[in-house]
Amino acid sequence: MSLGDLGEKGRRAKPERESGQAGGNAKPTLKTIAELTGLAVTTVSRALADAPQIALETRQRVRQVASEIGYLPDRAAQRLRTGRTNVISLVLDPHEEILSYATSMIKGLTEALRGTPYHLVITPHFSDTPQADPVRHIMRNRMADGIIFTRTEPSDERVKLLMENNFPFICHGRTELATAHPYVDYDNYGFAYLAARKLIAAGCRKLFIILPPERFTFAHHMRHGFMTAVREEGVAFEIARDVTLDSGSDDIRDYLFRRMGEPGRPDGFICGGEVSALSVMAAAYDHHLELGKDVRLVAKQTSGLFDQIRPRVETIYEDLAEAGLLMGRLLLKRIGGPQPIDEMRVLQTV
Amino acid sequence: MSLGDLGEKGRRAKPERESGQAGGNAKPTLKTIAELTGLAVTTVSRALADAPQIALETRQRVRQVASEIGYLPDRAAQRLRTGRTNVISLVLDPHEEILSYATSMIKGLTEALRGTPYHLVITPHFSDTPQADPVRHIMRNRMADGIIFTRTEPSDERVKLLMENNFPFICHGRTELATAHPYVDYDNYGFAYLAARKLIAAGCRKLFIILPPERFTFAHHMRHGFMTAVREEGVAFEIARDVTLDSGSDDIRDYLFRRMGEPGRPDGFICGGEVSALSVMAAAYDHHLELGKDVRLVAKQTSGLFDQIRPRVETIYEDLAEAGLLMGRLLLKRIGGPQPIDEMRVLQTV
DNA sequence: AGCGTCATCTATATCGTTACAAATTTTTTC
DNA sequence: GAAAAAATTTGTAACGATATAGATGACGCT
Repeated sequence: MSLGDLGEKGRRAKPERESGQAGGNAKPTLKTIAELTGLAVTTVSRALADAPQIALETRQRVRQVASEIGYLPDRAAQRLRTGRTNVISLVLDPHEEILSYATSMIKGLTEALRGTPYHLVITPHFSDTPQADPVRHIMRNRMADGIIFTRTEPSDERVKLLMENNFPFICHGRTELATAHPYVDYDNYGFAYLAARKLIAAGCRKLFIILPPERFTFAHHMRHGFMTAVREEGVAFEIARDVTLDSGSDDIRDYLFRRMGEPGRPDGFICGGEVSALSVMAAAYDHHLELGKDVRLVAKQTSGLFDQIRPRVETIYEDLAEAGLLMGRLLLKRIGGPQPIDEMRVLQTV
Repeated sequence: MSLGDLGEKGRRAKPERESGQAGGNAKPTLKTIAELTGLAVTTVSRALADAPQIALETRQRVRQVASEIGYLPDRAAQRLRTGRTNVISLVLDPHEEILSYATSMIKGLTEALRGTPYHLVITPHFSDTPQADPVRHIMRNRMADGIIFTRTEPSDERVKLLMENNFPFICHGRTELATAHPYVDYDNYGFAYLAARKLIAAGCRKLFIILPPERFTFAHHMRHGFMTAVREEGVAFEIARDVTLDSGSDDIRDYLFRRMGEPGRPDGFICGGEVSALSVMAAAYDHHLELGKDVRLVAKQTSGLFDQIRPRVETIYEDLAEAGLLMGRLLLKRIGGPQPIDEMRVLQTV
C-alpha cells in the first residue's frame, strides 16, 4: 500500500485541489467527511466529539464514514486550536546510569499511555544546564500537557515552578515543601531500614551504606532508615564519604576496594543501585573476601539482573515499571480533571 | 517567575484581546514582534528565516526584538503550516530487555538531536500488534519527520513500507533487500568470529553460541561469523536450540544449566547479550564449574556492567551510544537533504 | 395566525505560521 | 527627468481543527 510520496514535501506536493473524491489517497480531513456526508465541517467535528446536540443518527453516520475512510484528526491542528499538545514530557538526564534506571519507568509509562492520545517525549536535561530549564521551557512553549521527572529534591525548584503555574506534573520522589503536590515515591526509608535489619539479623557487626547524593530527598530517607536500624540495634556503621550511588561504578569499586583494605572493615553493605552493588561485590572479590561469609550485601533490585548474579545476593525489590504506570495514570487524571487532584503514593518495600 | 496560569485552560484563559503591550506575560508571537517593530507579520517571519530579500538591517532589528521578548515560534502552528513535525520517532517494543538495549542508543540520539529543533518521541510497538503498524501509523498521520527502529529483518516490512513512501528513516541492522537504504549496524559477523577465535586460542575444544531469534538479520551474521571460525579451526560446536538472546534470562540459565549437566559439555560460550551472559555464568556457577578454567565465556558488552563482574569475563564492545549518535546524525541529514542520501555504516568490532 | 421552544445544524472567526503574488519604495539607466 | 530594474516590504489565503453565536425547521400553544 503506497500512501503517496510522503518524503520530501509531504502532501503539499500534490496540486490536486479539486475537493472531490479524486484519488482515495489524499489525507482525509473533516472536510472530506463533510463532503461525503453532505454535512458542514462543524457538524462533523461536533459529531465526532459526540456532542449531545447532534442527532444520534447523524453521529453514527459520521462515525461510520470516518472509520471507513480511516480519518484521524490532525494533531497539529488540534493542538494549535485547543492549546492541548497530547504530549507527556519525561525529563531526564541522558546519562547511562539514570537512563537505565528510567528504563522500567518508561515501560510503565508507555503502558499507561497506551490507548490514550498521548505521546511520550523524552526531554533531555543535560547536566551542564540549570535543572529547571527544561521544565521552564516546556511550560513557556507549551511543549507538553504534563511533565514527569525524577530524582526530586527537598526544596525542588521544578516542583515550585510547576506549582506556581498550576501546570500538571508528577515526580518520582518527594519534596519537603509545605504545599502538597502529587508524587509517586518508593519507601526508601523502609528499604534501608529493612536492609540493615537483615544484615544485622545475619550477624553483621558493622554496616556500610552508599547513599544517593545528598541533594535528593530519597538520600535523606535512606539515611534515616539506615540510622534508625543501626541505632535500634546499637551496631557500628559507616556511611560512604567520597562516593555516592551516582558515582561511576569504577570509582565506587575502587573506593570500596580501598576501604576494605583498611582497618575496621565493615561486614555488611547496603547498596541502593544495581550496577553499584556489583561494584561492591567486585571490590570484595578482588580482596578474596567471600560474599555471604566474610561480607554480606543487600542490594536494591530494579530489574531481573540479580536473579542471574552468583553468589546469590539478598535484594529488596523496587518496581519501577509499576511506579511508571502509576505516574502515568495519575498524571492523566490530573490533566483531565479540572480541579487539582493531589495524589501522593508511596510504593512500599515488600 | 510566574508565567500565568498555564494549567487548565492555557492562554485561552486570558480575555485580554487588546493587542497592545498590556502585560509582558502574554505569549509572544510574530504579531507581537510585528507591532513592536512596525513591520508586517510576513516580514518578521521572513526576517527570522534569514531570507535574503529582507534588508540586513531589518533582519537584525527583528532578531534583536525577538530575543528581547523571548520569542519562540509555536511548534503547532509551524507544523500545521509546513507539515514538518520536528519529531523523530524511535519505535521500540517496551520490554525491559529491548529497552535496556536501547538505553545507550537513546543517549546517543538525544546527543545528536541536541541543539536541533527535533524532539525524540518514544513510539511503543507492543508485540501483540503487527510489526509495521506503528510505522504505517506514523507515516499516515505524519506523526514524525523521521523514524528510527531496531532489530531489522532480512526482508523487513517496515523498510519496504518506508522506502515505498520515500519516508526518511534509519534502522539499526541491515536487510537483504535489493534496494539500498540507510542503516547503521554493528559487525556481528566480526563479533562472533572474533569471539570464537579468542575461545579457540584459549584452548577451547567445543564452542557454544546463543543466537538472536532467527528472524533478525544480525542472527544470520552472527551465525555466519561463528561458523566461519569453527570451520577454519575445525573445532566442535553447538548452537543453542531452545533459547535465543530474547529468551528470558531465567530460561537461558535453566537451559544452560541442563546442557552443562549433559554429556559432551561445551567449554567455550559466546553470548551476544549482557544479562544473558550473566545467565551463562550463573549456570556454570551452579554446576561448580570454574569460569576461565572449566569453561570460558566471551560476551558482548554494551555498557559498563561487565567492568564490575567477577571473575573477569572477556568481552567485545559494541558502542550503542555511538550507534545512536550516528543514526541521529544520518537521519537528520536525510531529512534535511532533498535528495535521498543512502548512507550505510557498519560499526566494526574492536 | 402568531409566537415561543426545542432540536438540529451551520457560518464565521480564530489559533500562529508560512507560501505566493502583488505592492511599494529605492536605485539604476538612458 | 521619466521609465525600467532592483530591492524591499506587504496583504491575502491557506494549513485543519474547534468555540461561539447564529440559523433553520418542526412542533405545540394560545
